[in-house]
Amino acid sequence: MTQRLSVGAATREAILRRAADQASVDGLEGLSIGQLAAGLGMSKSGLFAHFGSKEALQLATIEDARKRYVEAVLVPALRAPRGIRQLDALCGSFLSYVERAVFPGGCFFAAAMAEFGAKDPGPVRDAIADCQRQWMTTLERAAADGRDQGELNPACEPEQLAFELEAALLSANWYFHLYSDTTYLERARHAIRHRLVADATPASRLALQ
Amino acid sequence: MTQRLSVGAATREAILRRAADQASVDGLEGLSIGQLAAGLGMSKSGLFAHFGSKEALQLATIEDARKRYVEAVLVPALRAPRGIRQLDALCGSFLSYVERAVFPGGCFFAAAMAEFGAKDPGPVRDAIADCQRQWMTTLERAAADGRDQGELNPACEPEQLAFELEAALLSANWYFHLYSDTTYLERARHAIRHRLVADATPASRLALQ
DNA sequence: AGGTTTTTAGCACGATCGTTCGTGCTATAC
DNA sequence: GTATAGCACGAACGATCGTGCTAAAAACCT
Repeated sequence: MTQRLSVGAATREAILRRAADQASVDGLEGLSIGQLAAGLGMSKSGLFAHFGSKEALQLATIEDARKRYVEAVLVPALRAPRGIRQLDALCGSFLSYVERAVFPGGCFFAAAMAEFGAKDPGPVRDAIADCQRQWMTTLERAAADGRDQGELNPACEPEQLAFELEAALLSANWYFHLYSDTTYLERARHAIRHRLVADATPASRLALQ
Repeated sequence: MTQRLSVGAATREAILRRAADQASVDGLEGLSIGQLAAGLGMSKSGLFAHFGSKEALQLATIEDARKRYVEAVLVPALRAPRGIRQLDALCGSFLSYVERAVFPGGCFFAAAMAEFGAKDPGPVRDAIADCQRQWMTTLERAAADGRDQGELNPACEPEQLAFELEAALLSANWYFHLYSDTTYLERARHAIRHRLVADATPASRLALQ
């Protein structure tokens, strides 16, 4: 099942898990090698040796968070049949991922996008932008599939629809954490259902349970 | 017109303006007193003396940003007649404020909410939450006015509508800055128009030009 | 079991962090 | 003309930041 890991690889995993958790709260810049090491009960230099620079640690943390995101959001949702139901499943999966606090500070990538969106370019920013692009593309493709399968209005624009769904998802994440109130998750679910129904063809509305 | 200021008050204003600008990019925690002072050509201690603590500087920065937000977003929009047109004006005003880069790193409060939304409670977090609550309430009231005036479907829920509009606004802000692409502002405008039309009574759709 | 490689700790570095303190300058009040 | 208040400066504090270097310890392989 889980692959046998060398000692180094195991601690590296532990480091990255905790790093991603902390970064979702304090940001990738707020990540401190000293605090991270102290929290794991190891020395600063011992931890540092695994990466060689803070930027490398940040990039590795992003990659680890990406894997956790795929596991928590994409994998479950991609079991749904292609098209509108998959689109719906992706949204539902994301909101569940936020609610379950897979990352303690909310969606890791939402936080990272907010943190680096306005910063000057660099490898970290690029990595964040790539992840975000990938997610948005996943939503767009599901919408396009739905349209091509006749589930969505042929005039609907997948990019526009994906943007609106993503908007509801992101804002649910922000407000849920700011006010510790699940109402906002319900608002997003409500908005998403209505938005999908609005563009769905009559026959496929039933597919949205 | 502009009030005559004492020497101290004038530099304090200059400090806060730059602090809010920088915080919109690097965050309120990323604000460094040393860098701020260097950028203003003054000494760390001279700047520090105006506030007494970093937290006090952060709180003062939030208050200054709030004033700028009121001036840039609320004042222009509140000239529109109450109800659906004011709601529309608030959204348009926000998007213009983002596009004009009133704060160089995008909406100050969006950034602050993302930064502090998951942090442990404290005066700074509370101040941010208050500002955000105030803005959301403004949107909700405009929606409620519209409903009470018969411009919006009587069954429409102001809180839900406000949430969905705010979601489009926030996401436009994030993606506009991440990709430096005004397409996302257009997506938001498009989403907002359709969302308003969807809940508008037939007679009032004309009001949305 | 022994030798090799991997992994971790210890220590120190220059820089920067928020903060404190004492001082000087400048303009107003007496 | 002298006392006072406002304002900014330079120097220094202890703490922490990211980053090197070196040696010991642990894990791995034959």
